[in-house]
Amino acid sequence: MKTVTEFARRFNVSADTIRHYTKLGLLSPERDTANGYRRYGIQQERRLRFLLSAKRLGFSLKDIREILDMAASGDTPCPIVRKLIDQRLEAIREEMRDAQKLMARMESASSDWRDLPDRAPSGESICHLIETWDSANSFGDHAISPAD
Amino acid sequence: MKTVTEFARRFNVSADTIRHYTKLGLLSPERDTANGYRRYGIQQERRLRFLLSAKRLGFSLKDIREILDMAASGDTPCPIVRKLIDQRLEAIREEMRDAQKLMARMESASSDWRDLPDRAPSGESICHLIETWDSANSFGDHAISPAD
DNA sequence: GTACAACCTGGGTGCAACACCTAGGTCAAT
DNA sequence: ATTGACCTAGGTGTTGCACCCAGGTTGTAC
Repeated sequence: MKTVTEFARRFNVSADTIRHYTKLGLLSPERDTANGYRRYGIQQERRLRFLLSAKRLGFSLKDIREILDMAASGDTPCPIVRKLIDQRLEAIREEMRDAQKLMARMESASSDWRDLPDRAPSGESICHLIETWDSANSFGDHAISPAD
Repeated sequence: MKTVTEFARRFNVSADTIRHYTKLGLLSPERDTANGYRRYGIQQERRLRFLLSAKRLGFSLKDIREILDMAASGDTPCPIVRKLIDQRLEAIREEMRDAQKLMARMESASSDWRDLPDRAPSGESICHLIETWDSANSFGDHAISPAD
């Protein structure tokens, strides 16, 4: 039966993280009746090990709660686990695509700017680097530019 | 002089977003003395256009505030703009690396699981898919597993 | 004149996953 | 008795908005 800090150290996470998971109901330690301290036993080690594995696989705490709840009610969580991972996968793929595009924009801007001088702001312009980049890339009209 | 909704529509963002930017001080509309309504003129259009361009380049609202503040004080923001974009770029590159690794784990898990049956939870196991994946990938000991 | 839609206001909450801080109680060793 | 390291509950901050509330305003139609 370990206290928060001992338990946390064993799993290489912060005590705050353990308290957080506990507050969310993902861990349910016993309590020391004398002082109210949380006490984590072997069951909670299993739960935390599971939780960390699931996180490594991209499951959110909300996902994990859902899985834990199903398991607690005796049903097999496997079907939703399969579903959830495929959903996350799709979501991540899209995020990566967006991030790729963003990176490309940033790289092109950063490299274009190497040849441009600094310039003081004016009533017309705040930062000519950004403004020039924007119109050079045909996104000058934010009213019309399509989604991206 | 446009009201929030008109202004927002023109730039294809939500009125709430405009109010948000305004609350943060990134936009400073005049006020209709009669009813207190925000009124956005040409100066604010320029600011918003700049803001949206900067966002497209990966700058955070905090970054943008910094840039705007410098410009307001008459200094050229170009040096920090160059610095900030390179920092963001590095940060994004790292996020992408992490996301890549995560994707690889997820894909391998998802495909491994296609051959495995569903199984009911037990006292020992919550979801054997996840637990099996974890030990199969040598991360069973979360106490020792290095950062990732 | 009045009803109704569509607008406006400030201010509050919610999201994800914690990190950090506060104020005060506990515990073991010295 | 005093440290120092620990514990508790609870609140705040992070990012960029979206959404909701109660109540005031504006414009148009009947």
